[in-house]
Amino acid sequence: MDTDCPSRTVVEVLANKWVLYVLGSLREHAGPMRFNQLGRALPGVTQKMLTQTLRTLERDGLVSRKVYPTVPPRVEYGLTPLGCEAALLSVAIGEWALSHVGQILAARESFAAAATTTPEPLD
Amino acid sequence: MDTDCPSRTVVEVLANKWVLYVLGSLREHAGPMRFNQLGRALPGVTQKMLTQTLRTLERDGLVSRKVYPTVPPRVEYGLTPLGCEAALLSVAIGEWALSHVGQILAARESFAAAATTTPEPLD
DNA sequence: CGGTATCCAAGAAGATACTG
DNA sequence: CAGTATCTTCTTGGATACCG
Repeated sequence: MDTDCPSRTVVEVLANKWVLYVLGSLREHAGPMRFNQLGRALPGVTQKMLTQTLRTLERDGLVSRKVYPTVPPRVEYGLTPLGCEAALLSVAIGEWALSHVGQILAARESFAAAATTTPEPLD
Repeated sequence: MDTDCPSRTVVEVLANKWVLYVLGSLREHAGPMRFNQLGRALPGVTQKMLTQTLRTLERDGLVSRKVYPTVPPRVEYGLTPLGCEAALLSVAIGEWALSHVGQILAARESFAAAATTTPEPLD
């Protein structure tokens, strides 16, 4: 929990929904994916965010970027061994979320209910 | 990966550095912590972000908030059983980050080096 | 196809001051 | 102590246009 500890920068890269989704998609697909293919697999992502996320992952050595100099350019993104490990964390989070979403939605409802039954003391 | 899937909202709560750090701190401390105690344990957090993070975690049933109506107010935050599970994910991320930070920093350096050795084709 | 660049709106985050 | 309120700044994200 030290501010200087560089591992914090790693946590902060992973603490990002698009990073987790990209890693999850790449692992789920079990093979390299093209840019627009990833975009389609990630509902709601913009080109900009996707590019930015992929650059970060490439920079950190979690994702490899392979360009095929063909006439319609083809760029494939794949998990490196390191990224494959990180994707396991992503998958673990996804699975935990899926298996506990019921409890969490219930907690949200009772929290909202508690807030509305005690809105203000009334003047 | 469906946009409608509510488990996405759970992932997006966890995909947040302060959420991960708060869960990690509470688990590390192995017992409830007070507001300012948490603030001190989390270098760089602001009161606002800490309050906001704790509210989200309380809303989702991951953290419990107990108020002692004493003269100097005392508020203690602790992990619920659900939050304790989520904290395991947070710890896993932290440990993975710590054990791979070397590789990742090396990747960042070689990425930066590659960028500087091929800055522009030069006109 | 796979980006980059720019503009702009909206929201998240930070700093600061104040309150029960 | 444990917040809330306010203000400002930074980042996100969407839309659009254009390049290799």
